[in-house]
Amino acid sequence: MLNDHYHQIWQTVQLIPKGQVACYGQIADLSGLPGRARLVGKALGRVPKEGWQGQSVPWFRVINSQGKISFPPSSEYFVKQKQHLQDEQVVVLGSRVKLKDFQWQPDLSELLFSLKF
DNA sequence: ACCTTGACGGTTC
DNA sequence: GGAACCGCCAAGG
Repeated sequence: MLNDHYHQIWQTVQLIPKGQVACYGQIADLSGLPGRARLVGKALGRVPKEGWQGQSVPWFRVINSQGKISFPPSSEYFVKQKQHLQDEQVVVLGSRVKLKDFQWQPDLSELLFSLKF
């Protein structure tokens, strides 16, 4: 199908726990698409607003490898993303989140659970 | 088939 | 930190 990659990406994003964040490249890697961070950005831009497979896709938990929100600070989406993160106790200073404190570190059982060969 | 566009990333200065 | 540069590659025109 056309959107295999998007589906895989959305699914991985749904695994990010509340109160934590992941970066685009990290999601790409976990989705079996190493080196394709930009594709993750595209996929997130096409997330169905109503959710996917019965669940919402927490697009706002994905930020860039610099630990920053990737929207222009004045944009509508920037404000939305920051608000969502703060609502779940993630500290956002300006556009920055301390990855050291909030980056998702998936454990082995989570990874195994998500694999479907 | 060619060109441009991304919610990017690593390297380097 | 931050900016410039280059690599990446699916989608859409």
